Amino acid sequence: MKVIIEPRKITIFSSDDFNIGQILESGQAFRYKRTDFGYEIYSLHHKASIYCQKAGTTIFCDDEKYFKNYFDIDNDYGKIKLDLKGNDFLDEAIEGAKGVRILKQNPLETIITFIISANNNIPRIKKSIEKLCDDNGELIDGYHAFPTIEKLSTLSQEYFKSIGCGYRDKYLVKTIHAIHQGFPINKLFNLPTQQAKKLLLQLPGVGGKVADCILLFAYKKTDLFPMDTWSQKVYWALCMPQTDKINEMSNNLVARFGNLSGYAQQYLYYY
DNA sequence: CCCCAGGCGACTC
DNA sequence: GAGTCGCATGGG
Repeated sequence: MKVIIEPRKITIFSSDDFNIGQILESGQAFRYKRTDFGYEIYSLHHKASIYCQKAGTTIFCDDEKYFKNYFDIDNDYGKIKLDLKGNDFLDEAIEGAKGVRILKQNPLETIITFIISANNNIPRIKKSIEKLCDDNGELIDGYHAFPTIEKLSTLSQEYFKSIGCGYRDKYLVKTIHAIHQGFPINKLFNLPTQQAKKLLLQLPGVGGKVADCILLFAYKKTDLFPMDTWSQKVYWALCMPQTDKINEMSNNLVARFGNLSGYAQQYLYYY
């Protein structure tokens, strides 16, 4: 993938390994908007404007280093896709989702947004998060940052309900309190996947699925396979051992795909 | 009216 | 430890 990094600008020349629409619409991020030229993305306190053209994709942003990491630019997705080849259905999914990448998002933002995402629909998830930021995030150059943990810790259960979080309101208050009181969200980077997952499961509102998503989308752990209703439906097509238990399905998939499990899951999810 | 949504926690047994 | 069930709310 040919990429040029300049101050406040990243240029990605037309490539099979980068499709901004597929990246954003694969259910891993919620703070983005379509525009007539491409997309606008908000992440933590950063913003990027994405211009899509035939010759490639241009990213104008406030911090090119942040977004180089965010878009996982140094990772070779061509090799990942090659290594995943071998099953007809997965090959078909990869062909149809070849521009998907896994974003490297901020842990706090990912934890909060994926608690909101549980058993929820995407328009409503986006609306709640946008309101949360508009009401509580620092105003920077015409947009709002994701709120800091200090600001989040002042918000009430009633507030979270009022922005459409529903019954997840109490989970949010408790988890924010735990993080504010020192739950070590930054130490999880250095722990093995299953140890990090065990810690995340202590947070209210974080179950197996949400923990896997947080580990994959924020902590760069790829030896896991988040199981949702869609993944269960395609499990059979991957010629996997017969089982109807979600945990067993996930374990079988990780046994098969190893460190590429998270990528396989994301291609399949988009497809 | 129904069902579903990138499920979780509480409650059973 | 595994199997149910209620849950807020908006979209299709």
